[in-house]
Amino acid sequence: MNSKGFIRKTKQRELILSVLRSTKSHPTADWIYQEVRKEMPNISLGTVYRNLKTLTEMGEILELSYGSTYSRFDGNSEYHYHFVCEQCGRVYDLGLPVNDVINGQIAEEYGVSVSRHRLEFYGTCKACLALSEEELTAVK
Amino acid sequence: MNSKGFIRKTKQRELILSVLRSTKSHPTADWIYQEVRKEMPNISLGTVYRNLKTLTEMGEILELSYGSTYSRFDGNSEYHYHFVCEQCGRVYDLGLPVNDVINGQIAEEYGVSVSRHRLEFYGTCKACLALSEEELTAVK
DNA sequence: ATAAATGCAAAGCATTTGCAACCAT
DNA sequence: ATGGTTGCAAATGCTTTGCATTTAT
Repeated sequence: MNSKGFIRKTKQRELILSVLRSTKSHPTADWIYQEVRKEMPNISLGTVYRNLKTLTEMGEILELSYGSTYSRFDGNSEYHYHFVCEQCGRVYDLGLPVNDVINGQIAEEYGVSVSRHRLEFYGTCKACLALSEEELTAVK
Repeated sequence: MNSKGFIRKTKQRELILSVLRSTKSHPTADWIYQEVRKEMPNISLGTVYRNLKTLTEMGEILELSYGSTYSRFDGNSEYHYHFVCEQCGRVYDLGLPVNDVINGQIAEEYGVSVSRHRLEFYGTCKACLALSEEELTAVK
């Protein structure tokens, strides 16, 4: 890719970025691939992966990893906290402000240098809570 | 494994657990495998993976995932925060208390149910900071 | 006796990579 | 023209799984 050189603008990367920017969900590489194919049927999965990596390095998007199976990507590159639904797997953005003061506290307490932190909450989302209520009602 | 049935005690699982309990590092499945082989040369990687999964489900250990490539395991099953060194990849336990109050706040604010959260700090650890200082000195 | 657990090897699956052709600068 | 980028397919690497055999209860 680009070890020291510059980065060219390509249709593929632009499309990938616009797809990612146009959704509030936090899609997987494959979802993005499927979506991008609708406009550019010949694009390859490898290109999607390469560009997601490039975009992440460029600071345009965020790569999220929950569990060890696959990554999700976030078109919003400003770090924020997430809520992960353990039932349906959906990932939601949280509005609460990122507490950066805490980084300094950790740095001081442990003699390390802290660049960032990540925080996620896990549980059941509104939609899934509603579903399980329905089920309860149905059983009644 | 055990869908509804009981769980048998096996030499393999006991050894895996004791290896994991005897280290403060947060080893990968493969590291554990190599370690366990020293005492039980015929054990298979599959067995290690199966038991790590079982032990996780039993609540005896913690499975950690940083990045999307592979899992690390923690012999300390009581949840705690971690510090991940971006230079050497080592994972350190943090002593600060887990703030469980915040779960309820998120639940209330977003109308979701929250079971847990995870928090990790990223940066450079003491050892790596010392190393880069050495390099600086050497260059001088 | 019986079903859980093991060892082995094959399969799975997300992601990466080598390479020739292509295209942005 | 130059070298970053792509499409394609093969390869990687961690993890899971099917199956015959072993072993704990």
